[in-house]
Amino acid sequence: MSENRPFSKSLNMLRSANLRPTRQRLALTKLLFDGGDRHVTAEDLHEDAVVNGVRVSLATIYNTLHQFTAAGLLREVMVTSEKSYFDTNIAPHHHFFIEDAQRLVDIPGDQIAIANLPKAPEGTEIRSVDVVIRLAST
Amino acid sequence: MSENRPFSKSLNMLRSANLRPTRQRLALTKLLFDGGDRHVTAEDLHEDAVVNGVRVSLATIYNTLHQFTAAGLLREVMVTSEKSYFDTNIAPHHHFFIEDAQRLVDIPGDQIAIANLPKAPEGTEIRSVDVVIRLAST
DNA sequence: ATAGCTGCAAATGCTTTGCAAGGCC
DNA sequence: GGCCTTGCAAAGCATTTGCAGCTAT
Repeated sequence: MSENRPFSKSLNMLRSANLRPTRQRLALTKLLFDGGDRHVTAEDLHEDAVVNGVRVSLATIYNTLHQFTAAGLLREVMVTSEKSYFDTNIAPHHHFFIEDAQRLVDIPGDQIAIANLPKAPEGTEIRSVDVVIRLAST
Repeated sequence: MSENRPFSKSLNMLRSANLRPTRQRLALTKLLFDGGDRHVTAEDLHEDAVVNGVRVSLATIYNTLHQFTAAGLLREVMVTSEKSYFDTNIAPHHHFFIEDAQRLVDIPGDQIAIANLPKAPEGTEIRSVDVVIRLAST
């Protein structure tokens, strides 16, 4: 759409998250949120940046992913103890995890319903309900 | 019950899993499976062993946890990217994760039902369905 | 000007591995 | 005896941190 102002969307995201629109954050925002939902690891995003000529250190990638998560722009998904995955789709939904390829795929939020959701133990409240369906190729 | 043959149960578990009943494995089996369901990290189990006068190296703890998981005696639960948790309850069930205390609690298997379970994508099959309800103290 | 960011390299923390010594069958 | 296990220490990885230099406002 706005090919002439390619960073305006990213700019707005950062501003409303109260994060300074630095060169790195603008570029990463663009990589993350332009074009469909993504599930990236820090390493993924770093490579993506390098390939696209964006100079960012891995440390900044980690910082940025966590800042974005804290700001509600990203959501961290726990599926492996090896790496952290960050999901650009923050709407409530669940995941398929393709074990062979170590790849995450969204399941639309309304495609799963949980019956008999147990109530949280005394003194606690539910922060999130995460469903992961692990898949193996046949 | 069988106070006079305290290791017979552990012995049988190991034999049927085709694992040599070494001193370490017998002791760890006893620690893990005597008395209720447990959710342990490698470090937890190691401390538990040390406290109980069982001499085992951390490396052996890791090896053992993975061997037991491969043998179907344990199940690994993914909740944090920081540590791996192993669950002695291998029956189908789900979990509460108390974030403040970093503690896992079982939700009985029949206490949650999932409606509209999506079918696995072409060429894959469902290996497991894991529900984690994250809790925060109020 | 200055508070906030970034990059690098070093440090951390969990987990794995290599290999010699020891234990089960 | 032979093969599986163990233990230790070193290595491996993903992630975090400290700090000097840079940048947005």
